[in-house]
Parts: sequence; C-alpha cells; structure tokens
Amino acid sequence: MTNTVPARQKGRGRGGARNAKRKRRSGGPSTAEKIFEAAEKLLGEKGYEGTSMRDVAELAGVNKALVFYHFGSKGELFDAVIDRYYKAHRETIERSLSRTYGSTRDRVHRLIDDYLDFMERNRLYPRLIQQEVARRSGRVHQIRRNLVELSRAVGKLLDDLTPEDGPLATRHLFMSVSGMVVNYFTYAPALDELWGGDPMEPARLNERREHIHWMIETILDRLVAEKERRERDAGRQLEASSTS
Amino acid sequence: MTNTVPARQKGRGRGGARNAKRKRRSGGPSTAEKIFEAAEKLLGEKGYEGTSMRDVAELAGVNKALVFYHFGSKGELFDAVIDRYYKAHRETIERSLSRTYGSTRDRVHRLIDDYLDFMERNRLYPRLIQQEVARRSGRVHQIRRNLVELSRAVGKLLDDLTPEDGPLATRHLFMSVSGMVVNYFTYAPALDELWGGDPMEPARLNERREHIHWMIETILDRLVAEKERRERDAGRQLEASSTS
DNA sequence: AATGTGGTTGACCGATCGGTAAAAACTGTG
DNA sequence: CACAGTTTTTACCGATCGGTCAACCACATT
Repeated sequence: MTNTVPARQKGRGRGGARNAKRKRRSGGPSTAEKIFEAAEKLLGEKGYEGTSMRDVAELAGVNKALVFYHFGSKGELFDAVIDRYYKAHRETIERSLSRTYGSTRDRVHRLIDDYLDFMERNRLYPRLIQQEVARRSGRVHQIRRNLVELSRAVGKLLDDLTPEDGPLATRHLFMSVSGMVVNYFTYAPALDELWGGDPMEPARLNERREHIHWMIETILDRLVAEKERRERDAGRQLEASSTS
Repeated sequence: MTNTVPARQKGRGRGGARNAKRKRRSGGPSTAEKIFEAAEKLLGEKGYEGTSMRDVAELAGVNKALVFYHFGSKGELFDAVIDRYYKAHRETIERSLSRTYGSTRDRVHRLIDDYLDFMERNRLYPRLIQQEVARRSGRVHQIRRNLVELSRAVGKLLDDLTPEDGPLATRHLFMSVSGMVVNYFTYAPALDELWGGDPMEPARLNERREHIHWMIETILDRLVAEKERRERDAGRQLEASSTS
C-alpha cells in the first residue's frame, strides 16, 4: 500500500533510499501494512492522544520496536495514516468533479453520492477528522485544504445560483451539507435509540442518502426560484425605468 | 457554581456531607472554581486524553494535589464539567420548549435561536462534544440522552408534518440541522480561509444564524407543500371512489 | 563458510502519567 | 491561647508513555 521503506534514519545518513522490497512469500500483509492498519483503526476510534504505540503494536500483533523501525515516530505514523486519507479524499473529489456531463443539478447529486461512498468505504475517517479538527490538531492541515478547495469548486459549480457573500454564500451551504454527511457517521451511532437499530447498516445508510438528496433538491429548488425572482424583479425594474 | 464539597473520601467514611462553605473574603473565584474553569477549557480544547491533571493545575494556578483534593480523580473532574454542560444544555432546551406560544414555525425558529445562543455562550461545548462523541467516550451519555429527547420533542412539535419513518423522518431532519449548527463551531475556524476573517466574530455568527433560519424556512415550506399535496391526493382519491 | 543487509527482538531509558500520604498552614471557635 | 477542622504543600509512588539500543535472525551474495 504505502511506501515500504523503513524510516530508521530520518533522512540523514547513508545515501539514496534503496527500495529493498524483499519478496513476501505468504500472501499475508507485510509488517508495515499490519502496523498501518492498526494505527488507522486506533486513530479513528481513540484519537491521537488516546492511542499509544503499544496499543498499535499489540493490535498489529508485532513487536513495539517494529513500529518505530517502520514509521520513525508516533507523529510520523499518524501523519502517514492521515496522508493516505488526504490522498483518497482528494482523489475522490477530483474524480467526481472531472465528470462534467449532465446538468448542474445532476453533478451536485453525483458529488454527494461520491462523497457518501467515500465515507461508507472509510467509516473511521469521519470520526478521525472530527476529533482532529475539534482539537485544532494541525496534523490535518492538508485535509482542511481539501475542504476549502472543495467548497470553492462547489461554488464554481453552482455559479450564479449563490451570491458571493451573505447567508446564502456557497461556504454556508457547503458547511451545512458537509455537516449533514459527516455528522451522521459520528453522531448516529451514539444516538442509536433514535434509529431502533444500527444506523450503519446498508438500508439505513441508503435512507440517509435519500434524505440528503431530498435536502439538496429542496435547497436547489429554492435557490433557482429566488434567482428567477431576482431576474424578474430586475426585468421589471428595467421595464419601469424605460417607460418612465 | 458547582458543589464546593471536596471529594477526598469517596462517599464512605464519616457521616453526612457537611456543607462547610467557608466564607471567601476576596471576591475572587474559589480554588475549586479555578480548577473547574481550567478543566472546562482544557477539556474542550484538547479533549480528555489530551489533558493532564498537571495541565489543569498549572492553568488554574494551584497545586496539583488540590485538583485531586477537590475533585477526587480525573474522571470525576471531567464528569463534573460534562455534567454542568448537560444541565445547561437541558435547561436551555426545556425553557425553549416550554414557551408554547406562536405558530409551529415560530417555535422551531425560536428553538434554533436558543440553541445557537447556547452554543455562542459555550463555545467550547461543541468542540468537547464532537471529540467525545466521535471517540464513543461513554462519558457523555447524559448529553446523548438530551439529544435523543430533543429529537423526539421536535418530532412532536412538527407533528404530522414529517412521517414516522423514511428519509423525511424527524430524526433525519434533526441530525441535519444539528449538524449545521454544531459543525460551524468546530469546522469554520479550521476553514478560516473560506471566511476571510474570524468566523466567530458577531457579524459572522449572525450571518450563520440567518443561513440556518433560511434553511429551516426552506425545509418547512417544502414539508408543508408536500403535506398539502398528500391531502389533495387523498381528497381526490376519496372523490374518485365516491363517484365510482 | 564468510559476509552483508534488512527485519525482529527484548531489555532498557528518562519523562510523564494519575494518584496518595503526611506534614504544614490556615481558619474560625472556645 | 489551645483546639478542631479545612485547605494547601511537599514529596513521593507505581504504571505507562514515546523512544532507543545492541544483539540477533533469516536470507541472499560472494
């Protein structure tokens, strides 16, 4: 998966990073991969401060020193995890935005679907990101940039449907919709009384998906209506001034 | 503020909790209050695992042992903080819901306003709650119950406007709206590039408030329209069956 | 068989963690 | 003043933290 070159001597020391890549006979995951997966899980569940390197080693089923051998330090290990998410997140967005066919409305719905797919495939990601953002961790600045760029891209997609400023600016809509998406994954399981069952099972997830699409549809309808009203008003204004 | 009786001997030992409450001459906050405020701040900013009792003592400007003297243990200290939020949260909701005058629409808007007021007065609360919920901390189960009850109360308020199940059920709307509210406080400061200024200054907060009210209005309009359509359809159905 | 190399191990380090015990200081009351 | 009760301080504890080290192992090359 990620780079398999150990981190022992941090950059300094002997020359180029010779990519060893010794063959692994049994098809199982490499040590580095096992560590990475354990770190991914624990970071999502317990957060950075709540996870110890011993926990990681134990869950991975390897010696603790191996974690440092392969990833250097706790910070580097979790940076690697976050970096993977960052790249997957970015790729998801870019791939979705690159498909430019269909109406604006179709493209927005498609973006939502791709975003939800990403969340469903990476269920620990929303938990991780909520924890780190709430703590102002600084370790997630790349992902923050992703979100800023995504909001700007949505702004271009919506074009003249939303004003540049004020309560209907794209950034507000973006915050609201991303809140709808992300919060479900973090809050719904904690509020399972409301659902009477596991909110993460496929049927419930699809229900949530429908809800969000309904919300998007409702918002877009209103934005279009308001735009038309603005244009009508402008036309009337023009008409009135020309006849005066 | 909270109970000022130290926790040294956990329940057992000498008889009733004699409320000492020795008078404090200088008007400043008591030691317990200083500790509590420091804990509140750090818990919101760094989370439970990210905060040490030494940090708390240092920020409060008191001896570390005093923290244990007054609050017993780390868990009890932070439980006290969370309990205060729980009660304030609950009181805010109950007071808002108890004012039953006005239309359903007015009452919903009022609830949103009161909720936003609470968040603005307790800016560390959304950060705390997001961290603890994302970690499935278990220390916030009272607050989770608050949210469940709030969702049910909103359901009663909306009455027959929302169906019991499916993507338009109250729980989905509740999740979406609470996401809009809470996520702004946790995400907006991390995405300050989008705002070109501090999203927590009063003008921006009011803009956000307007946005949320606009969203609520849009959702309610659509729900009312769909309800009327359903009734019209039902009437037509009835008419058709009576003339057949 | 000798050598070099990347992967692995267990023992260990100083720092910090939450928590405790007992003495010391402070306080109001007789 | 003596006394009792409360609050604060100092010094300490064992456990755990992130991280290091030297030895060791498996294996490919010479």
